[in-house]
Amino acid sequence: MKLLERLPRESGGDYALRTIKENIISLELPPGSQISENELAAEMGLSRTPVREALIELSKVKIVDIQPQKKSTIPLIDYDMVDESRFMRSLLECAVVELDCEMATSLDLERLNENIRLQDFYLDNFYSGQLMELDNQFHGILFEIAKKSQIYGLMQNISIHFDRVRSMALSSVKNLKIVQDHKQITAAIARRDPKSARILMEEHLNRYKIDAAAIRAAYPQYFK
Amino acid sequence: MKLLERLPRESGGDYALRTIKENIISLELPPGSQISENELAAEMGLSRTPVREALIELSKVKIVDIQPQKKSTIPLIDYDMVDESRFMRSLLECAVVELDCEMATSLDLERLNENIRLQDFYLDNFYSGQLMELDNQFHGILFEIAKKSQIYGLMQNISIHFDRVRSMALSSVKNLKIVQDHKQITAAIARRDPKSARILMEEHLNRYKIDAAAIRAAYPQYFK
DNA sequence: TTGTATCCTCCGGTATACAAGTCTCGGCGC
DNA sequence: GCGCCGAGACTTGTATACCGGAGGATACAA
Repeated sequence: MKLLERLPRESGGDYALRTIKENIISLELPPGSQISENELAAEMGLSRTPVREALIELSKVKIVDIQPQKKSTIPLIDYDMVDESRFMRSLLECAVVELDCEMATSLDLERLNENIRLQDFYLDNFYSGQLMELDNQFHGILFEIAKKSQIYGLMQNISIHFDRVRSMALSSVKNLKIVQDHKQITAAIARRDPKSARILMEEHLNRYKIDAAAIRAAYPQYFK
Repeated sequence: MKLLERLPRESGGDYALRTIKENIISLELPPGSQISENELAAEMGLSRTPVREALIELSKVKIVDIQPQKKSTIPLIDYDMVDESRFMRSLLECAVVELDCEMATSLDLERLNENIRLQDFYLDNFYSGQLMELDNQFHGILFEIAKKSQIYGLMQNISIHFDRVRSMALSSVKNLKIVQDHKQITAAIARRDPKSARILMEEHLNRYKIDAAAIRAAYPQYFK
């Protein structure tokens, strides 16, 4: 497992959650693999307690499968679940981006543009991981503008199913399109055009759908 | 705190979660009150560990406020949060009820009708608590029909904010209207009429909004 | 009286020990 | 050889002990 840097004043439990989640998304902990509280704790230099807390939380959204008194595993990718999470994302994000068209201040727009500038930078330099982080931030900002941060947090929980597939899909061509989408969405918000914004967002989120078959063909062992 | 019956083979952690959640919704643990892992553990006859797990989960949706190294409290009702949770519910439930119009089988419709019959029964006998339970079940079935159970589970987490207000609002008059709504919604699904179904659902969920001012006036000490 | 420093207590965070369920594997009886 | 049974080596579930930080109470000094 790939260890992250422990943030200052971050509790062990939070650190464990962040680390494990990251490793699941990056497939460092591959679908279908067995995990153990003891092992993870040892690897991260913690005791079982905080690790256990993290696993319990992840099991709530079915991204970790705890079988009581037996074992815990990283579930195989269940495409129904991926689809369900995209359904939810699509609904919420489209509604939020419409709200943004009414609610965004010039300061908000500046934040979005700043984020996009960074995306351009990492795009040119092929930093795929950073790009995904910025992508998440971009969408997070959209929710903040609409004052729906709480929902974003919840949505992210289930989106992890989605993200795991995403991390198999990202290629530089894709990335280029994604950044272009972000630019267009921001532009639509800037000109207060909710109809376009919604349509752009819908298309944007659908980009990931198309790959499904290809990804499944490339990584059959990861799918249920 | 009001203790519940412990289900067979239910883990202590799950039991604690269920109990605490129930007591928050019923206002047995009133908004603003301080709680302590030790006290709760003692009351429920458990150790701190499972109680702690429950509190951590509840704190993720901000229905318990854990202040590290200090104390934990039941937060006052934040109306923005209630609104955010209704926003989310409204979006998801309206979309789901539309899907139901396509996807519901005759068996599904029978389940809904059976649920409604029970609602009628408890309505006549003034069992408010049971009615709320059935209300939740009704909406849960709608999500199941649309194969979106996972989303329902997540949505319920944030709906606690909503439910807590609901438990202050329920009166028999309200209940009557709610059951009527359910009947109409089911009818719309049965005749495959997504437009009506959506509108009915929207109105249904809006019923709770109207009371806001009245509730706030009646229980000012519970609000932020 | 007021300000301040220190101790003391309580809380949540973590580590660890123990309990209990499940599977494996090997021995034993048939 | 085949099948059953039990010990042991895992697993997760729970209880408990300890740690460190935050705040309040108290006592002393200005």
